[in-house]
Formats: sequence, C-alpha cells, structure tokens
Amino acid sequence: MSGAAPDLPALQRAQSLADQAYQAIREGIATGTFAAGERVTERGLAARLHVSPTPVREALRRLEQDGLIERVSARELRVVEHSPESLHELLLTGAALRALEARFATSKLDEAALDRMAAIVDELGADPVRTIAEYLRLAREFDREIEQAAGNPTLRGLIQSVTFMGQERRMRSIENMRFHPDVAAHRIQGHRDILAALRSRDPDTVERIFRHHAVAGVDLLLTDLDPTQDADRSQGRITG
Amino acid sequence: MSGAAPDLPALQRAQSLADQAYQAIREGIATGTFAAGERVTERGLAARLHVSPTPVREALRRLEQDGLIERVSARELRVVEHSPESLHELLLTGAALRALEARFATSKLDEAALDRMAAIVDELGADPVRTIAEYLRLAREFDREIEQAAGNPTLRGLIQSVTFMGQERRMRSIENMRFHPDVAAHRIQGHRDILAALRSRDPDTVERIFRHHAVAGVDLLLTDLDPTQDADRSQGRITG
DNA sequence: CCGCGACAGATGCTATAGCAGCGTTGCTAT
DNA sequence: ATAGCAACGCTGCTATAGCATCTGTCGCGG
Repeated sequence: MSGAAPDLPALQRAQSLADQAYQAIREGIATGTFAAGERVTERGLAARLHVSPTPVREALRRLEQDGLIERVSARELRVVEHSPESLHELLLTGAALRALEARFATSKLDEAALDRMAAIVDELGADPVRTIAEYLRLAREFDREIEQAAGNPTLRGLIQSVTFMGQERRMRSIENMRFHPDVAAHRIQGHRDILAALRSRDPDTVERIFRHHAVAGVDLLLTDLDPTQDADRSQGRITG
Repeated sequence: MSGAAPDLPALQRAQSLADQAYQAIREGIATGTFAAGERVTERGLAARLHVSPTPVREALRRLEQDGLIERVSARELRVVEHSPESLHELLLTGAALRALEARFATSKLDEAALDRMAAIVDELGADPVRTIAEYLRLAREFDREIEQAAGNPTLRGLIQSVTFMGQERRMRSIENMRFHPDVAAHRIQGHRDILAALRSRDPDTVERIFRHHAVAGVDLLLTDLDPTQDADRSQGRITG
C-alpha cells in the first residue's frame, strides 16, 4: 500500500441556479454570445436560461461588481465595452499583479517545483510551433506552480477577476499566435528568463523580470489585435 | 465671474434597499456591530433592517464575493475572521497595490498636485502630535492626489476591496497611535520620502519607496496590535 | 443511563406577483 | 404637418409564499 487514502476534495453540492446563471452569463460574455455593449435584461436572460428572474438578478449584480456588466442608466444594464485604453490599463494591472504573485512565490518554491517548471520550459522550447492548446496548457501549468507556491488567495482572487475581463480578446489574440511563431518564441524566452530569476531567489529580480515579460506580452497582444496602432506605448508604461 | 459653473456630480437617485443593506452590513462589520466569526442569517438581518429577505440576500452574496462574509457550510453564513497570517497577507497585498498605483501616478502628477502634497506634508510635520482624525484626513488627502493622478479605476477598485477587509483592526490600531507619537513620526517621514520619490519622476523609485513605507506601516500596525508577536516578519516579506 | 429516531423549527433558495418609474408610440389638436 | 399629451408596455426592485434540506431536540426504547 502506498499509505492512507488521501483526502478527496469534498463533492460540491449542486450549485444554486444563481451560481449557474452567474457562470453561464460570464461564459457567454467571454465567448461572445453576449457582445460587448449589448443590453441585457433580467427577464430576457431568465427566459433564455429557463429560470425565474430572481437568480438571474443575483448573477447580474455580481457581474456588475466584477466589472463585466455596467448600468448605463437606472434601468439599463449592458455588457461592459472596454476602450483600448481601459483594456490596456486592465492588462497592465493584471501583469503587475501576477508579477507580485511571482514575488510572493520566490522564497517558497522548492527545488521539486523549480524542476517541474524547468521541464515545462524544456518542453516548450523543444518544438516552438506546437498547437495553441498545447502551449496554453503548459503555460497554465507553469503559472500554477507559481500560484500554489505564492499561496495568497486574496491576490489570486484579484488576478482572476482582472484577467477575466480581457479574456475574450485575449483568447482571440492567442489564436492568432498560430500565425506568429516569433511571438510564441518571445513568450517561451520569457518563461525561461522567469525561471532563471526564480532560481536566483531574489524577489526584486523575479518581480522585475516577470513584470517585464508580462508587459511585453500585453503589448504584443494589443498590437497584434490592432496592427494600425502605434507600437510606442510609453504612455502610462509600467516598466521603467 | 470666474467662468461658467462647473458640472456638479449628478445626484444619485435614492439607492435601492439592496445597496443600502450592503452598505449597512459592511459598515456593521467594520465598526464591530457584527463581530468576526458571528453568524448572520438572511431573515435575521432582514428583521433588523426592517426589509424583506430579498435585498438582504443580494447584499450578502455581494459581501461574500468581497470576502467579508463566508459560507462555512451550505446553510451557514459567517462574518469572515482573519487569521493573523491572512490579515498580514491582506495588508501586504494592499500595500503592494497602492505602491503600484503610485507608480502609475508618477508620470501623471503635475506640479500643482506635487505642491499640494508638499503642503500636506508640511502641515503634518509642523505638529506631529495632532489628533488622529486630523492625521487621517491629511493622509487621505495625500493619497487622493495619487489616486486621481493614477486614474486607474480597476486598480482602485481592487485597493478598495482589499483595504476594507482589514479596516476594523486597522482603525483600532490607528487609535492606538495616540499613544505612540514615534509611529506617527515614522509615517510622516514616509510621506516625505514618497513625495521626494515622486519629484524624482522615476517610477521604479516611487514604487519601491512607497512599498517600503507601506510595508513598514503594516508591520508597525500588527506589532502594535499584538505586542507579544515576534517583530521578525521576514517570512513572506514583500520587500527584498 | 445511553442511544437512536422522529418531529419541529430554522435557513437558504426559487418562483411569482405587484409596484413605481421611464420610454415609446400613437393619437389628437392646433 | 407638427407639436404635445396620454396610455401602454418594459424594466428593475421588493415583498411574500412555498419548497427542500439541515439541525437540534425531545421522547421512546433498550
């Protein structure tokens, strides 16, 4: 026997309709089912979800607090539409938050975790032109190591909240990466640098390097999305 | 005449009961009307607030999302009780967020704003042993300059959310400052240093200095609250 | 005296109904 | 034809009632 059976995560009771509505609408916003700027109503959504307006209302209020829904007037709710500036600000803030999380993780990552991350980086570097899904999976695994080591649920919640707001455009842009292998190479180099910084055990370096690459990723993302835009984003720049 | 009448902020229509309940409960948590760890129920609060359970329910869900209320079981809601560790983590995260906001503000603060901040610092330095309320008012004014210059509502929202969670203990601790003039002196010196950093126009310096003082403030706060605790907080330290 | 089971109260969740405010539409009067 | 007004409908908000589930207690049996 390999020891006592480990604790399994407690089975979640079936979520409430309000929770399901929350996730469904959130998902709908992320996937584009609800376009940015589109008006939504309690009764309309309730009909589409085959529930009463009550749980829908709750979901909308939470989404409003999340910044995904806004009330343009007293009786008009709309899916938030981010201006290029606010989206930039959003992604920049997210980048800084994730860099901060990496800082928290610096002193707590053990050798085993660093080795796992090295394996991920190697796998990424072995064949830079893999599928997007594969890249995303590995990158997420890399981030998860940092997340777990940091062990700061408060910060994690903030990151989740911020990153989600730009998710739709982000995902579309990630798909474009298929046509920009140099972008992928850039990001992979970022992972390499971050890992090296973590190995140095210096929190300042970790946060600086992480932030640098995350911000560069944001710039790539936005210029990729909107090629007509000027590449110079020194305005409000987050890195020195 | 001194020009056309400026736009006044639009008068908010009377807030909904749900909003009022949200603020009332939030306030109750901050002021200690609802103790940390205390159980709350929809119907109980509804009776105390003289409204129906519906708006109270909504308020509770939002507070739950804020991290002020937690569900300990499927049918038991409690006011969140922060462990010393999680409180420390919370305040540290808040400190880093505010430092980040200061970074955003660095390039956007005009001379007039810097002069106003200098006046505040001078006023603080003139008589270090003023009342707590006076100190808080001035410090808030100082922060507001940074906040306005940064102009990052997303980040601002995160800061609001995080800072509020530790507010109750924070306020009690601030009251203790009355008996610790050296703490006040320390903080005032912090404001001086931050202002000097802002004048240097170097974002890295600004963020570093701001974070340094904010973290020091957190340490003072916690050791002040719990004198038995070891002063060495290098564990999870946010500054190099 | 201890244990187990049933009943009653409490609690969160959902549906429904009705209210008040606002916008729109269509009609009417000039 | 156009301007004004009135009625209708849409929308968010609140209250209430009922349901399902859990908890705590009381009583009965061993």
